[in-house]
Amino acid sequence: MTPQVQGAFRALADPTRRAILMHLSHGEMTIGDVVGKFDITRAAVKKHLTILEEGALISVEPRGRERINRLQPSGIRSAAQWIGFFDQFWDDKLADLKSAVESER
Amino acid sequence: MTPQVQGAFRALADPTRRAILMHLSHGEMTIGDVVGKFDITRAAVKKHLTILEEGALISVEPRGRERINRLQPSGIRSAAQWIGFFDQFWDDKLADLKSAVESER
DNA sequence: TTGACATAATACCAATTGGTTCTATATGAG
DNA sequence: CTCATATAGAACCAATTGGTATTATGTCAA
Repeated sequence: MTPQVQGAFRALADPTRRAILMHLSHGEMTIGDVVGKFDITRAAVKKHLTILEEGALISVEPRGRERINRLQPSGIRSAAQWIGFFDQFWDDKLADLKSAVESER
Repeated sequence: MTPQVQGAFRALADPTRRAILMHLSHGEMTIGDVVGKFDITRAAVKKHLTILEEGALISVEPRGRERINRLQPSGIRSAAQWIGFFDQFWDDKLADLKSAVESER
C-alpha cells in the first residue's frame, strides 16, 4: 500500500502532470490530445503519462493505433487518504483546544 | 496560491519528508530529535525540514540554540484542497451514473 | 501493398535532488 | 571566559528528472 502512496505523490509533484489530470477531468484524451494542450514534445508528454499511470492516477486503454488516457480514482484516493490522516489530526487538536478552553472557564 | 500548492506537493513527494510529518504529528521536535528517528545526517534532515517549511507544511520557531519544528495546517490544507477537486469529480460521476441508471428504468 | 500517422523506445543533455563531509556561528553550562 | 553542543552553510557527488531528437513499430486507409 505504501508504494501506492509513493507513486501517487511522486506523480502529483510535477505541475505539468497535475495540469494533465485537470484536463482529463473533462474527459478521456489520446496522447495527441494532451500534446495539443502543452508546449512540449510528444515524448515528454508520454513520459508524464507513464508516471501518472505508475501512480495509478490514470488508466490507459489502447484503441487501434491510439491510446486512450482516463482518470482513475485509486491513485488520487490513496493520496487523499494519506492526507486525511492529518485532517483528523487538526480536528483532534481543535477539539483539544476547545475542551481545554471550556474546562478553564 | 498555485505556488503554495506546488510547494506542498513537492515536499510531499519524498517518503522521508512524509515520515517526518508523521513524527511531528505526535508533537513538536528539534532537528536533533528528528535526526534520532532516521539514519541520515543532520545536514540531510535540515534540508528536508527546509523544504517542508517552504511548502508551509511545518513552521519553525528558534528557541535558544534549538529550532522547534511543528506541523502547520496551511500546506497540507492546500494539497487537500487541490485533491478535493477530484473527490468532487468522482462524486459527480457517480451521481451521473446513478441518474442515468434510474432514468433508464 | 504502400504510405501516412499515432505511439513506443532509445540515447542523450542540463538541472535538480537527496545525500555526504567539512567548516562556521551562536548559545547554554561550568 | 571557555567549552561543548545545536544549528547553519557551503562545496561536492551520484542518481533522478524533465526535456530533447531520433529511430522503430504497428495500424488505418487508399
